[in-house]
Amino acid sequence: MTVTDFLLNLVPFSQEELNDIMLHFEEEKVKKNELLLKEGKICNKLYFIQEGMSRSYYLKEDGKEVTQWFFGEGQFMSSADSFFNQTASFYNLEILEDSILYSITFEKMEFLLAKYHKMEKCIRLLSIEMFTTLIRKMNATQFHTAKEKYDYMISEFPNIAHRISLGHIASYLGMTQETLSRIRKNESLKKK
Amino acid sequence: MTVTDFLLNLVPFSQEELNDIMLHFEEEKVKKNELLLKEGKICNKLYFIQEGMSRSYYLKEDGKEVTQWFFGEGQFMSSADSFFNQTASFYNLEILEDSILYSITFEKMEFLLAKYHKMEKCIRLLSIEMFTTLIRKMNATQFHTAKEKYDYMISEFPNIAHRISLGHIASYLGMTQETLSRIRKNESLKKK
DNA sequence: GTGATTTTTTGATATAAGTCAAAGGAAATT
DNA sequence: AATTTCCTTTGACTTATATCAAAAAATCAC
Repeated sequence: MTVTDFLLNLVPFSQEELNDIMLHFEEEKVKKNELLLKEGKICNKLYFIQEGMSRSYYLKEDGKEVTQWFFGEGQFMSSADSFFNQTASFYNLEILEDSILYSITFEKMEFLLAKYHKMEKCIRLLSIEMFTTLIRKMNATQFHTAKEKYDYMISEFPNIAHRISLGHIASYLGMTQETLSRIRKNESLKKK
Repeated sequence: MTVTDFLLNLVPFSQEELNDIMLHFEEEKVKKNELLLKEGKICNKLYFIQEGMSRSYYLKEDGKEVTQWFFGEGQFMSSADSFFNQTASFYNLEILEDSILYSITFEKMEFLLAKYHKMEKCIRLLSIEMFTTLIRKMNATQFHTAKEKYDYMISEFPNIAHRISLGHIASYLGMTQETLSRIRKNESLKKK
Protein backbone atom coordinates (compact mmCIF):
# COMPACT_ATOMS: atom_id res chain seq x y z
CA MET A 1 0.00 0.00 0.00
CA THR A 2 1.30 3.44 -0.93
CA VAL A 3 0.74 6.75 0.83
CA THR A 4 -1.67 7.84 -1.89
CA ASP A 5 -3.70 4.63 -1.59
CA PHE A 6 -3.89 5.18 2.14
CA LEU A 7 -5.01 8.77 1.80
CA LEU A 8 -7.55 7.87 -0.88
CA ASN A 9 -8.99 5.24 1.41
CA LEU A 10 -9.82 7.99 3.90
CA VAL A 11 -10.85 10.90 1.73
CA PRO A 12 -11.53 11.31 -2.00
CA PHE A 13 -8.68 13.59 -3.01
CA SER A 14 -8.45 14.58 -6.67
CA GLN A 15 -5.43 13.44 -8.65
CA GLU A 16 -4.19 17.00 -8.71
CA GLU A 17 -4.50 17.35 -4.96
CA LEU A 18 -2.72 14.05 -4.40
CA ASN A 19 0.11 15.07 -6.70
CA ASP A 20 0.55 18.28 -4.74
CA ILE A 21 0.42 16.51 -1.41
CA MET A 22 3.00 13.94 -2.46
CA LEU A 23 5.40 16.74 -3.38
CA HIS A 24 5.71 17.34 0.35
CA PHE A 25 6.64 13.77 1.17
CA GLU A 26 10.15 12.47 0.98
CA GLU A 27 11.32 8.90 0.55
CA GLU A 28 13.72 7.60 3.20
CA LYS A 29 15.49 4.29 3.25
CA VAL A 30 16.46 3.28 6.76
CA LYS A 31 18.24 0.37 8.37
CA LYS A 32 17.26 -1.97 11.14
CA ASN A 33 18.02 -0.62 14.60
CA GLU A 34 18.11 3.02 13.50
CA LEU A 35 16.53 5.45 15.92
CA LEU A 36 14.39 7.97 14.06
CA LEU A 37 13.57 9.81 17.24
CA LYS A 38 14.98 9.92 20.75
CA GLU A 39 12.93 10.69 23.81
CA GLY A 40 13.17 14.31 24.85
CA LYS A 41 13.51 15.50 21.27
CA ILE A 42 10.65 17.02 19.34
CA CYS A 43 9.22 14.73 16.68
CA ASN A 44 9.27 16.83 13.55
CA LYS A 45 8.21 14.17 11.06
CA LEU A 46 5.27 11.96 10.37
CA TYR A 47 6.26 8.73 8.62
CA PHE A 48 4.39 6.36 6.38
CA ILE A 49 5.75 2.83 6.19
CA GLN A 50 5.87 1.52 2.66
CA GLU A 51 8.03 -1.47 3.58
CA GLY A 52 9.35 -2.64 6.89
CA MET A 53 8.36 -2.41 10.50
CA SER A 54 8.99 -0.18 13.48
CA ARG A 55 8.05 0.43 17.05
CA SER A 56 7.70 3.27 19.49
CA TYR A 57 8.99 2.64 22.99
CA TYR A 58 9.78 4.41 26.23
CA LEU A 59 12.04 3.62 29.15
CA LYS A 60 10.40 2.88 32.44
CA GLU A 61 11.85 3.92 35.77
CA ASP A 62 14.08 0.86 36.06
CA GLY A 63 15.56 1.60 32.65
CA LYS A 64 13.80 -1.22 30.82
CA GLU A 65 12.21 -0.60 27.44
CA VAL A 66 8.46 -0.69 27.08
CA THR A 67 7.05 -0.88 23.59
CA GLN A 68 4.12 1.45 23.14
CA TRP A 69 3.15 0.42 19.62
CA PHE A 70 4.22 -1.48 16.50
CA PHE A 71 3.87 -0.04 13.02
CA GLY A 72 3.77 -2.19 9.93
CA GLU A 73 3.47 -1.71 6.20
CA GLY A 74 0.73 0.70 5.17
CA GLN A 75 0.66 2.56 8.45
CA PHE A 76 1.55 6.01 9.62
CA MET A 77 4.11 6.15 12.38
CA SER A 78 5.00 8.93 14.74
CA SER A 79 5.19 9.98 18.32
CA ALA A 80 1.77 11.44 17.89
CA ASP A 81 1.58 13.82 20.81
CA SER A 82 5.05 15.17 20.14
CA PHE A 83 4.45 15.56 16.42
CA PHE A 84 1.04 17.21 16.52
CA ASN A 85 1.76 19.42 19.52
CA GLN A 86 5.45 19.91 18.76
CA THR A 87 6.44 19.02 22.30
CA ALA A 88 9.26 16.88 23.65
CA SER A 89 8.62 13.23 22.89
CA PHE A 90 8.21 10.62 25.58
CA TYR A 91 8.97 7.92 23.04
CA ASN A 92 11.77 6.67 20.88
CA LEU A 93 11.02 5.51 17.34
CA GLU A 94 13.06 2.49 16.35
CA ILE A 95 13.30 0.69 13.02
CA LEU A 96 12.86 -3.07 13.48
CA GLU A 97 13.59 -4.07 9.90
CA ASP A 98 15.21 -2.35 6.95
CA SER A 99 12.46 -0.05 5.74
CA ILE A 100 11.25 2.33 3.08
CA LEU A 101 9.44 5.28 4.59
CA TYR A 102 7.71 8.36 3.26
CA SER A 103 8.06 11.27 5.62
CA ILE A 104 6.63 14.75 5.89
CA THR A 105 7.73 17.48 8.26
CA PHE A 106 5.41 19.16 10.70
CA GLU A 107 5.69 22.48 8.87
CA LYS A 108 4.69 20.93 5.54
CA MET A 109 1.87 19.04 7.16
CA GLU A 110 0.55 22.23 8.76
CA PHE A 111 0.77 23.88 5.36
CA LEU A 112 -1.26 21.11 3.74
CA LEU A 113 -3.77 21.09 6.57
CA ALA A 114 -4.35 24.80 6.11
CA LYS A 115 -4.48 24.48 2.33
CA TYR A 116 -6.81 21.52 2.03
CA HIS A 117 -10.04 21.13 3.96
CA LYS A 118 -9.86 17.47 2.92
CA MET A 119 -6.46 17.14 4.54
CA GLU A 120 -7.89 18.24 7.89
CA LYS A 121 -10.60 15.61 7.50
CA CYS A 122 -8.04 13.01 6.55
CA ILE A 123 -5.86 13.57 9.62
CA ARG A 124 -8.94 13.82 11.83
CA LEU A 125 -10.02 10.38 10.65
CA LEU A 126 -6.49 9.11 11.18
CA SER A 127 -6.51 10.49 14.73
CA ILE A 128 -9.81 8.84 15.51
CA GLU A 129 -8.45 5.57 14.18
CA MET A 130 -5.37 5.88 16.40
CA PHE A 131 -7.67 6.50 19.37
CA THR A 132 -9.80 3.52 18.49
CA THR A 133 -6.90 1.12 18.24
CA LEU A 134 -5.52 2.31 21.55
CA ILE A 135 -8.87 1.78 23.26
CA ARG A 136 -8.99 -1.67 21.81
CA LYS A 137 -5.68 -2.39 23.47
CA MET A 138 -6.84 -1.02 26.82
CA ASN A 139 -9.98 -3.11 26.77
CA ALA A 140 -8.10 -6.20 25.71
CA THR A 141 -5.46 -5.95 28.38
CA GLN A 142 -7.12 -4.50 31.46
CA PHE A 143 -8.81 -7.17 33.57
CA HIS A 144 -7.38 -9.84 31.31
CA THR A 145 -4.99 -12.69 31.93
CA ALA A 146 -1.60 -12.84 30.29
CA LYS A 147 -2.91 -15.47 27.89
CA GLU A 148 -5.81 -13.29 26.84
CA LYS A 149 -3.43 -10.41 26.29
CA TYR A 150 -1.30 -12.55 24.02
CA ASP A 151 -4.37 -13.60 22.03
CA TYR A 152 -5.20 -9.93 21.54
CA MET A 153 -1.68 -9.26 20.28
CA ILE A 154 -1.91 -11.99 17.67
CA SER A 155 -5.24 -10.69 16.43
CA GLU A 156 -4.17 -7.02 16.43
CA PHE A 157 -0.95 -7.61 14.47
CA PRO A 158 -1.56 -10.82 12.50
CA ASN A 159 0.88 -9.88 9.76
CA ILE A 160 3.79 -8.71 11.82
CA ALA A 161 3.58 -10.48 15.18
CA HIS A 162 5.74 -13.36 14.00
CA ARG A 163 8.43 -10.89 12.94
CA ILE A 164 8.68 -9.28 16.35
CA SER A 165 10.96 -10.41 19.14
CA LEU A 166 9.21 -11.89 22.12
CA GLY A 167 10.84 -9.43 24.45
CA HIS A 168 9.20 -6.57 22.58
CA ILE A 169 5.86 -8.33 22.54
CA ALA A 170 6.01 -8.94 26.27
CA SER A 171 6.67 -5.31 27.08
CA TYR A 172 3.96 -4.16 24.67
CA LEU A 173 1.51 -6.38 26.54
CA GLY A 174 2.66 -5.22 29.95
CA MET A 175 4.17 -8.48 31.10
CA THR A 176 7.58 -10.06 31.57
CA GLN A 177 9.39 -12.15 29.00
CA GLU A 178 9.21 -15.13 31.34
CA THR A 179 5.45 -14.91 31.59
CA LEU A 180 5.07 -14.67 27.84
CA SER A 181 7.30 -17.67 27.35
CA ARG A 182 5.19 -19.70 29.76
CA ILE A 183 1.85 -18.90 28.19
CA ARG A 184 3.18 -19.56 24.73
CA LYS A 185 4.30 -22.95 25.96
CA ASN A 186 0.88 -23.62 27.45
CA GLU A 187 -0.78 -22.53 24.22
CA SER A 188 1.29 -24.94 22.14
CA LEU A 189 0.58 -27.79 24.54
CA LYS A 190 -3.13 -27.14 24.35
CA LYS A 191 -3.12 -27.32 20.57
CA LYS A 192 -2.17 -30.99 20.67
CA MET B 1 -16.71 26.84 30.57
CA THR B 2 -19.16 27.00 27.69
CA VAL B 3 -19.08 25.16 24.38
CA THR B 4 -18.07 28.34 22.60
CA ASP B 5 -15.20 28.97 25.02
CA PHE B 6 -14.03 25.42 24.47
CA LEU B 7 -14.16 25.74 20.68
CA LEU B 8 -12.43 29.12 20.75
CA ASN B 9 -9.63 27.62 22.82
CA LEU B 10 -8.92 25.23 19.98
CA VAL B 11 -9.51 27.31 16.86
CA PRO B 12 -10.18 31.03 16.25
CA PHE B 13 -13.73 30.91 14.96
CA SER B 14 -15.37 34.23 14.09
CA GLN B 15 -18.37 35.30 16.09
CA GLU B 16 -20.56 34.67 13.10
CA GLU B 17 -19.20 31.16 12.68
CA LEU B 18 -19.69 30.41 16.36
CA ASN B 19 -23.25 31.66 16.25
CA ASP B 20 -24.00 29.38 13.34
CA ILE B 21 -22.33 26.42 14.98
CA MET B 22 -24.24 26.92 18.21
CA LEU B 23 -27.52 26.83 16.28
CA HIS B 24 -26.81 23.13 15.82
CA PHE B 25 -26.37 22.41 19.51
CA GLU B 26 -29.24 21.69 21.84
CA GLU B 27 -29.38 22.12 25.58
CA GLU B 28 -30.35 19.03 27.57
CA LYS B 29 -30.99 18.78 31.28
CA VAL B 30 -30.48 15.26 32.54
CA LYS B 31 -30.77 13.50 35.86
CA LYS B 32 -28.34 11.35 37.79
CA ASN B 33 -28.34 7.70 36.74
CA GLU B 34 -29.83 8.38 33.31
CA LEU B 35 -28.34 6.32 30.51
CA LEU B 36 -27.71 8.46 27.45
CA LEU B 37 -26.53 5.50 25.45
CA LYS B 38 -26.76 1.74 25.80
CA GLU B 39 -24.18 -0.65 24.45
CA GLY B 40 -25.11 -2.07 21.11
CA LYS B 41 -26.87 1.11 20.02
CA ILE B 42 -25.30 3.65 17.71
CA CYS B 43 -24.17 6.81 19.45
CA ASN B 44 -25.81 9.57 17.45
CA LYS B 45 -24.85 12.50 19.65
CA LEU B 46 -21.75 14.24 20.85
CA TYR B 47 -22.25 15.93 24.23
CA PHE B 48 -20.56 18.85 25.90
CA ILE B 49 -20.82 18.99 29.69
CA GLN B 50 -21.64 22.41 30.98
CA GLU B 51 -22.45 21.22 34.47
CA GLY B 52 -22.27 17.78 36.00
CA MET B 53 -20.33 14.62 35.48
CA SER B 54 -20.63 11.39 33.57
CA ARG B 55 -18.87 8.21 32.70
CA SER B 56 -18.62 5.71 29.90
CA TYR B 57 -18.52 2.07 30.89
CA TYR B 58 -18.76 -1.41 29.45
CA LEU B 59 -19.65 -4.77 30.92
CA LYS B 60 -16.95 -7.36 31.15
CA GLU B 61 -17.54 -11.04 30.61
CA ASP B 62 -18.59 -11.69 34.20
CA GLY B 63 -21.19 -8.94 33.93
CA LYS B 64 -19.35 -6.40 36.05
CA GLU B 65 -19.13 -2.80 34.97
CA VAL B 66 -15.80 -1.33 33.92
CA THR B 67 -15.55 2.42 33.67
CA GLN B 68 -13.72 3.46 30.55
CA TRP B 69 -13.62 7.22 31.22
CA PHE B 70 -15.01 10.04 33.36
CA PHE B 71 -16.19 13.30 31.87
CA GLY B 72 -16.43 16.50 33.87
CA GLU B 73 -17.44 20.08 33.32
CA GLY B 74 -15.99 21.63 30.17
CA GLN B 75 -15.43 18.34 28.39
CA PHE B 76 -16.89 16.64 25.38
CA MET B 77 -18.38 13.26 26.03
CA SER B 78 -19.28 10.47 23.66
CA SER B 79 -18.67 6.90 22.75
CA ALA B 80 -16.12 8.19 20.30
CA ASP B 81 -15.73 5.22 18.00
CA SER B 82 -19.48 4.72 17.78
CA PHE B 83 -20.19 8.39 17.18
CA PHE B 84 -17.54 9.13 14.58
CA ASN B 85 -17.91 5.85 12.72
CA GLN B 86 -21.64 5.44 13.36
CA THR B 87 -21.18 1.89 14.54
CA ALA B 88 -22.69 -0.02 17.45
CA SER B 89 -21.29 1.25 20.72
CA PHE B 90 -19.32 -0.94 23.07
CA TYR B 91 -20.00 1.53 25.87
CA ASN B 92 -22.86 2.87 27.92
CA LEU B 93 -22.93 6.57 28.77
CA GLU B 94 -24.19 7.20 32.27
CA ILE B 95 -24.93 10.47 34.06
CA LEU B 96 -23.30 10.53 37.49
CA GLU B 97 -24.78 13.83 38.67
CA ASP B 98 -27.66 15.99 37.52
CA SER B 99 -26.20 17.73 34.48
CA ILE B 100 -26.62 20.37 31.85
CA LEU B 101 -25.36 19.17 28.46
CA TYR B 102 -25.11 20.64 25.02
CA SER B 103 -25.54 18.01 22.35
CA ILE B 104 -25.18 17.85 18.60
CA THR B 105 -26.24 15.00 16.34
CA PHE B 106 -23.89 13.19 14.04
CA GLU B 107 -25.67 14.53 10.97
CA LYS B 108 -25.34 18.13 12.12
CA MET B 109 -21.72 17.61 13.05
CA GLU B 110 -20.97 16.15 9.62
CA PHE B 111 -22.70 19.18 8.11
CA LEU B 112 -20.55 21.59 10.11
CA LEU B 113 -17.39 19.62 9.36
CA ALA B 114 -18.10 19.86 5.66
CA LYS B 115 -19.05 23.54 5.90
CA TYR B 116 -16.14 24.80 8.00
CA HIS B 117 -12.52 23.94 7.40
CA LYS B 118 -11.96 25.26 10.92
CA MET B 119 -14.43 22.75 12.29
CA GLU B 120 -12.44 19.87 10.82
CA LYS B 121 -9.33 21.28 12.48
CA CYS B 122 -11.19 21.69 15.73
CA ILE B 123 -12.38 18.09 15.89
CA ARG B 124 -8.98 16.87 14.71
CA LEU B 125 -7.36 18.64 17.66
CA LEU B 126 -10.02 17.22 19.95
CA SER B 127 -9.32 13.72 18.66
CA ILE B 128 -5.61 14.12 19.21
CA GLU B 129 -6.30 15.29 22.73
CA MET B 130 -8.48 12.26 23.38
CA PHE B 131 -5.68 10.06 22.10
CA THR B 132 -3.14 11.81 24.29
CA THR B 133 -5.15 11.41 27.47
CA LEU B 134 -5.71 7.74 26.75
CA ILE B 135 -1.99 7.18 26.23
CA ARG B 136 -1.34 8.92 29.49
CA LYS B 137 -3.61 6.42 31.19
CA MET B 138 -1.92 3.45 29.55
CA ASN B 139 1.53 4.62 30.58
CA ALA B 140 0.38 5.40 34.11
CA THR B 141 -1.25 2.05 34.67
CA GLN B 142 0.76 -0.55 32.77
CA PHE B 143 3.71 -1.81 34.83
CA HIS B 144 2.51 0.20 37.80
CA THR B 145 1.34 -0.79 41.26
CA ALA B 146 -2.19 -0.23 42.44
CA LYS B 147 -0.98 2.71 44.52
CA GLU B 148 0.70 4.33 41.57
CA LYS B 149 -2.47 3.88 39.55
CA TYR B 150 -4.48 5.62 42.24
CA ASP B 151 -2.03 8.52 42.28
CA TYR B 152 -2.48 8.87 38.53
CA MET B 153 -6.25 8.96 38.97
CA ILE B 154 -6.08 11.78 41.48
CA SER B 155 -3.82 13.82 39.23
CA GLU B 156 -5.84 13.13 36.06
CA PHE B 157 -9.19 14.09 37.59
CA PRO B 158 -8.32 16.47 40.46
CA ASN B 159 -11.66 18.26 40.33
CA ILE B 160 -13.98 15.31 40.08
CA ALA B 161 -12.24 12.36 41.72
CA HIS B 162 -13.73 13.12 45.12
CA ARG B 163 -17.22 13.08 43.58
CA ILE B 164 -16.84 9.63 42.12
CA SER B 165 -17.71 6.42 43.90
CA LEU B 166 -14.78 4.25 44.81
CA GLY B 167 -16.24 1.31 42.94
CA HIS B 168 -16.17 3.28 39.73
CA ILE B 169 -12.65 4.49 40.38
CA ALA B 170 -11.46 0.97 41.03
CA SER B 171 -12.85 -0.37 37.78
CA TYR B 172 -11.46 2.60 35.85
CA LEU B 173 -8.02 1.77 37.23
CA GLY B 174 -8.35 -1.92 36.48
CA MET B 175 -8.39 -3.15 40.07
CA THR B 176 -10.89 -4.47 42.58
CA GLN B 177 -12.71 -2.37 45.12
CA GLU B 178 -10.97 -4.25 47.90
CA THR B 179 -7.55 -3.36 46.57
CA LEU B 180 -8.47 0.30 46.20
CA SER B 181 -9.79 0.37 49.74
CA ARG B 182 -6.54 -1.10 51.04
CA ILE B 183 -4.23 1.32 49.26
CA ARG B 184 -6.35 4.28 50.30
CA LYS B 185 -6.04 3.10 53.85
CA ASN B 186 -2.26 2.77 53.47
CA GLU B 187 -2.08 6.21 51.90
CA SER B 188 -3.91 7.81 54.83
CA LEU B 189 -1.72 6.01 57.33
CA LYS B 190 1.40 7.23 55.60
CA LYS B 191 0.24 10.81 55.77
CA LYS B 192 0.40 10.81 59.55
C1' DG C 1 -36.47 8.85 62.36
C1' DT C 2 -36.46 3.90 60.86
C1' DG C 3 -35.51 0.34 57.96
C1' DA C 4 -33.67 -1.13 53.61
C1' DT C 5 -30.16 -0.94 50.39
C1' DT C 6 -25.75 0.14 48.73
C1' DT C 7 -20.99 1.17 49.40
C1' DT C 8 -16.75 0.66 51.71
C1' DT C 9 -13.76 -1.71 54.63
C1' DT C 10 -11.76 -5.75 56.72
C1' DG C 11 -9.93 -10.53 57.30
C1' DA C 12 -8.36 -14.79 55.45
C1' DT C 13 -6.86 -17.30 51.74
C1' DA C 14 -5.67 -18.26 46.85
C1' DT C 15 -3.49 -17.29 42.61
C1' DA C 16 -1.53 -15.22 38.54
C1' DA C 17 2.38 -13.20 37.47
C1' DG C 18 6.84 -11.07 38.95
C1' DT C 19 11.70 -11.79 40.29
C1' DC C 20 16.06 -14.01 40.21
C1' DA C 21 19.14 -17.06 38.17
C1' DA C 22 20.73 -20.00 34.86
C1' DA C 23 20.35 -23.28 30.96
C1' DG C 24 19.44 -23.85 26.17
C1' DG C 25 18.84 -22.10 21.57
C1' DA C 26 19.27 -18.82 17.84
C1' DA C 27 21.42 -15.13 15.49
C1' DA C 28 25.28 -12.17 14.66
C1' DT C 29 30.13 -11.52 14.26
C1' DT C 30 34.72 -12.77 13.21
C1' DA D 1 33.15 -22.85 10.90
C1' DA D 2 33.95 -21.19 15.55
C1' DT D 3 32.96 -17.89 18.85
C1' DT D 4 30.35 -14.35 20.86
C1' DT D 5 26.23 -12.15 21.81
C1' DC D 6 21.51 -11.99 22.26
C1' DC D 7 17.04 -14.18 22.82
C1' DT D 8 14.02 -17.58 24.79
C1' DT D 9 12.94 -20.96 28.03
C1' DT D 10 13.01 -23.14 32.48
C1' DG D 11 13.09 -23.79 37.58
C1' DA D 12 12.41 -22.12 42.15
C1' DC D 13 10.60 -18.88 44.97
C1' DT D 14 8.15 -14.40 46.17
C1' DT D 15 4.69 -10.98 45.95
C1' DA D 16 0.98 -7.93 44.67
C1' DT D 17 -3.53 -8.34 44.02
C1' DA D 18 -7.71 -11.20 43.30
C1' DT D 19 -11.32 -13.86 45.45
C1' DC D 20 -14.58 -14.94 48.91
C1' DA D 21 -17.10 -13.64 52.79
C1' DA D 22 -18.74 -10.71 56.10
C1' DA D 23 -18.69 -6.56 59.07
C1' DA D 24 -19.12 -1.68 59.28
C1' DA D 25 -20.48 2.58 57.45
C1' DA D 26 -22.98 5.53 54.44
C1' DT D 27 -26.83 6.60 51.69
C1' DC D 28 -31.49 6.17 50.14
C1' DA D 29 -36.51 5.68 50.50
C1' DC D 30 -40.51 6.14 53.03
